[in-house]
Amino acid sequence: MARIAPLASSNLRPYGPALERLRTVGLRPTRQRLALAKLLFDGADRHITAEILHGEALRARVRVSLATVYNTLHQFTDAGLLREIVVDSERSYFDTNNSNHHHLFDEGARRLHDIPETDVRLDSLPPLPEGMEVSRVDVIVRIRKA
Amino acid sequence: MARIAPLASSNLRPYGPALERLRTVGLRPTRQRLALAKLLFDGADRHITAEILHGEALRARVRVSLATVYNTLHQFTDAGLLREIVVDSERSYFDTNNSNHHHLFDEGARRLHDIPETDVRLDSLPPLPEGMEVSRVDVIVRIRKA
DNA sequence: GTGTTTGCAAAGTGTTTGCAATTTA
DNA sequence: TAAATTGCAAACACTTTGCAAACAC
Repeated sequence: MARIAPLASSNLRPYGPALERLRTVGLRPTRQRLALAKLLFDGADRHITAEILHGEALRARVRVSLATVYNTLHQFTDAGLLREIVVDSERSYFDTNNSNHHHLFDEGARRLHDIPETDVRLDSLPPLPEGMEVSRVDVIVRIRKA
Repeated sequence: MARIAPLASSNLRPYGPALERLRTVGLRPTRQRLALAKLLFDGADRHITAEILHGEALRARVRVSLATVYNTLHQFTDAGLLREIVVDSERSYFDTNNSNHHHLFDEGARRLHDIPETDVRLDSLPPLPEGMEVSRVDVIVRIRKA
């Protein structure tokens, strides 16, 4: 039986960030997950939808189904690699920057941009119901053509 | 042909808030819109989904379809009577309080609560792209069981 | 080998739409 | 009566799921 070349070796620095990331969170580095991680994390922070990521993967000659893209985005989110940003009732956005920060949302172009956390100050919070804690504070500045 | 009693007269103070509101924004006061407006605006501020409002209408013996509830919520939103709050990718919430304020979102119960605007201070904004303006700033404090 | 992951297509969910029938003004 | 509104069911867009085939370890 023929020996198969190691997974996507031509595309991937050995132990590059994508592979490391998957190892770290305990997700098997399958061809699809590696390719998606590479698209997501190699380079600047990104705000992406499943549809867009799927398109990029296909363009990069990575055979992956949209269903797998959705599943992968959720696995990455559960693993803490991504953060889901709820700004648009039509579709889900995922942010590769999971440090604390906020967002600018262009309502026309439906595009997200980061705002440093330090640009926003929360003075106080109303009393939380008994036994509840803050899981996250999202600030969304919605912008549109003047 | 029998004379029909005036619209929902038994349920409605003449020129009550619901009717007035519809008149003000130029929406015909149909039976359905009046009933929905009454459910929405008589009483305290509310955060509601189409499904819930539809349920309440049926329980109040108002015959109205879910499609009409959706359409009406959007008409009310376009007219400035409601504000749509995007917090949950699964469903849309509408807020009867359209003054400036922010929200607490209970991720477990999927329930929204108001936060006074004064509890939040935005120090600065990043430079907006040329020709863009802020349409709205949403602050969402997500809470969960501790 | 064994358990995990994938792809596909089918099902699911919330929401919108087309159009005839009804209602409002 | 003319124009707006409604209800229904069908269509929609996005997302999830069931299961057999493919793959990682």
